[in-house]
Amino acid sequence: MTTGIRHDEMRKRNRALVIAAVRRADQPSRTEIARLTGLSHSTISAIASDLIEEGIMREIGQGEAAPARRGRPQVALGLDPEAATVVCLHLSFNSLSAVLVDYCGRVIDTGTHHLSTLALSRQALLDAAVSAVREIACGREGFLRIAFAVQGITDAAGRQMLWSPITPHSDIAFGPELEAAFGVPVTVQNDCNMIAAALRWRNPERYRDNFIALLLSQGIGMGLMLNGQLFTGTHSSAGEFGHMIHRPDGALCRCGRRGCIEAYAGNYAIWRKAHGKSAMEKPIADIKAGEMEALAATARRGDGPARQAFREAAEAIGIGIGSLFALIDPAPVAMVGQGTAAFDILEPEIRAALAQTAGGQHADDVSFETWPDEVPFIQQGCAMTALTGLDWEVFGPGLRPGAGGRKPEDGRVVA
Amino acid sequence: MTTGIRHDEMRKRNRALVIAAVRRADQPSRTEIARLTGLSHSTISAIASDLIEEGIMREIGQGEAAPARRGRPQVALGLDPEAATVVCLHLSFNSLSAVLVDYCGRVIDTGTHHLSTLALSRQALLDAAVSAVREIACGREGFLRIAFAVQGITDAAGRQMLWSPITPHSDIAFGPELEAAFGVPVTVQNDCNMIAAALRWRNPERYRDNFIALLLSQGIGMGLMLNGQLFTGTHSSAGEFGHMIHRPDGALCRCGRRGCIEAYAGNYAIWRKAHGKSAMEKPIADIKAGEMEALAATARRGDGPARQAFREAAEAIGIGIGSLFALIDPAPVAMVGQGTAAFDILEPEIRAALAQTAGGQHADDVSFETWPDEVPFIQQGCAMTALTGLDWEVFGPGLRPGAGGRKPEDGRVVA
DNA sequence: TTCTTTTTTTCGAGGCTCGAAAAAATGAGC
DNA sequence: GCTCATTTTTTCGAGCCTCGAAAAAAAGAA
Repeated sequence: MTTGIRHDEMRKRNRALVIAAVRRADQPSRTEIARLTGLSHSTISAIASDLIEEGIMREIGQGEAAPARRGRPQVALGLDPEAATVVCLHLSFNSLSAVLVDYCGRVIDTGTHHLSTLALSRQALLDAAVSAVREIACGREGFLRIAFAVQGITDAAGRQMLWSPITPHSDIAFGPELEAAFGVPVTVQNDCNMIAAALRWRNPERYRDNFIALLLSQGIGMGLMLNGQLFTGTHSSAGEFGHMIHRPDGALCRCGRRGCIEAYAGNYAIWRKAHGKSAMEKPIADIKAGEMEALAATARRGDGPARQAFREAAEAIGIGIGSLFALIDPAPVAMVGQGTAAFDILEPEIRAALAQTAGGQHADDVSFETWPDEVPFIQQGCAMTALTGLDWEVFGPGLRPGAGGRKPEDGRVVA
Repeated sequence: MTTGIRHDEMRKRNRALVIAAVRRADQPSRTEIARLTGLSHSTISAIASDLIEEGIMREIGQGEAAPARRGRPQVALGLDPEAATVVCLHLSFNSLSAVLVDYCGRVIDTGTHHLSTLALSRQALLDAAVSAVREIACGREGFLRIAFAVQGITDAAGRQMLWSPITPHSDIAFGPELEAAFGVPVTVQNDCNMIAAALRWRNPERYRDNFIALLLSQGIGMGLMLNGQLFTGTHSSAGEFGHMIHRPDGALCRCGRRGCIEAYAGNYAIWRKAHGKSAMEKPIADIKAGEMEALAATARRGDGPARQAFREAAEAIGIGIGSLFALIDPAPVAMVGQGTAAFDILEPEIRAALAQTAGGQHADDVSFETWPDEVPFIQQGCAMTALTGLDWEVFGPGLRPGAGGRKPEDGRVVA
């Protein structure tokens, strides 16, 4: 907060706060909103009637579980699903999926396209994104946002994809391209960050201020929530857990460097090791889930190269988590993705490695949760990102006149 | 911002904002404050006259560099040095220093005590802190805060020291003890975090939102600024860069584990290696600066064990920075402390190691700044932490009546 | 039908920031 | 030395916003 608060801003923020409360809570009454926000009943009443009149919120009669108490019954409030729609895109290896979501977060329609991401030109990828949006939104009244999740590194501003294992091209400006095509704000974000956003949304009890989402699949991705905010770096989406160095001058990584965690724990690394190949052998782009499952089955049967491969993967992950914990303290970890299918093999070794690190002092206390399918998380993360963006940037401020206002100039105040 | 804004809060925050602007800028006029904060002249005028009346601010006549323009001359404003004083404590190996600072941040008095921290009992350490404060504040009107910097791990709440290499005792509750003794708020913080705070204060151009302060000395400490905020973990001060794993099952660290960065880059590690000792030999608590300087001189003369020791230290630091950059993106780095005396030897090797990592893609662009003496930074960081704490928590809110106000209850709104 | 209880709305009070205008304080020009 | 121009600071009324208290609304209980 480096800038002064003016009067209109107070209203805007309190409006946004009410919207956020309604989105979070399950059809709260005005009284409950007052309790959640700390604002007075009168204020909530005023803001609510504004929002209802503007078609952002609506009354939903008595809440389901009407407690049939005495007194005047509470009137449940909910966001108006027709207030807006948003489009979520998800680009991953050989696949591009689109989802249309209403203002309440309910899925209206979905569509998936298969394409050869490694072979497509830069322009073909951009075109594919545009036509996926066009197809899902076809004939429907205008959507207000696009949230685009990509498997790869994005820039911190959420404008483009900087690098991805799914295509040889870099710096693909999906943001500007889609904005030009549809005239709505677009955010481009790392898929793992969307997973983290979804986890927080689904289970704020467990995933609140500091937690880690690890995506175990061909590569190793991470979404990091610090102090309740998705962590991104100065330039990029950052959080490249998979490319922290596990063993200096170690195994060859997909990124071309050596010794990265991913070079031990990615699918290709496990496959390479289990098949007795050299650690310097060029990584394979895509190893099928079935093949990994077969390796896991072999490993479960007893010691051998497969078992050793998973052991090394677990060690890399465990030590990496330990180093991360040294930096940010132990925090809940969610493991997501196909790689979690072998988590029964990995877990003991991960814990053993973690226990050797400073961050893993209480390795037994660290709890892992696993989810084999990352796709629903990515989709929900995109949806909630786009919708809460609308809440705070569009419907909170509203479009009342006189919203100009001054901005403080350079040399901002540092607190 | 999970809670609604009420009217009085708006004033409080704008007041605090004005105070912050005056602290930041060099004796700004009301007009300049308006520009910096984005608030209107009328508001600044009103707030300024309040603050002056309350003895928090004062007019300082014309600013030094009076530009002698036409019009009514600006009236420079400054914080009233007599508005408050704060005490800064700094506990490190065998040393406890205290500084009394006025509300403008000027040092009023300093004092240093030598003590055998490794030998003292828990209570003796607590007593030493209390008497250091008593001595520095003796006879002077009451100070309003104590900021305590310790070499070691503190808890995230800033209440106590959890662990430190300077004493065998753990969980020493300096915060409660000092608060009980003096009845003022106390914050206990990691010394490296204070270094980071000071860097930001001294050079916000370079050290603004994301940067790293590394303390190279007996051990390796880090202060991490992320998104303009000092990073602390959920439980502890975190940021234990020195205990990230450099080589699994590697050299013995002071913390009892193996392969930590510190076990290669701390003074004891360099000394151990340079003297041809085993990497598993028990670390030495304190190696004198002169001895390290001698080792560096030997290393400068040519290849040999000393040179190799510095080389391994640099590699550990470089790869560690690379892993950190993979997580948070490249950021400015400040190296502080006695260990920087050998930075001429370390730098090329650090850059070489960094260049091999994913985070060090543009290793040549990364800039390092070195400062051999960490003490002034720690002191200034403490002072600014205590003073800005006063600004926002005491003088901003003020003590006008009716400040009660409601608080939102549980189930806070998640944005 | 009346009383009790709870939710929601209404209404006036009090605060805050803002813009415009006035006041203050100086240099420039003659 | 006086007046005018220029810039800073203060004053003042308008417009919002939130708040508390009271009123209104909407039910169950008796």
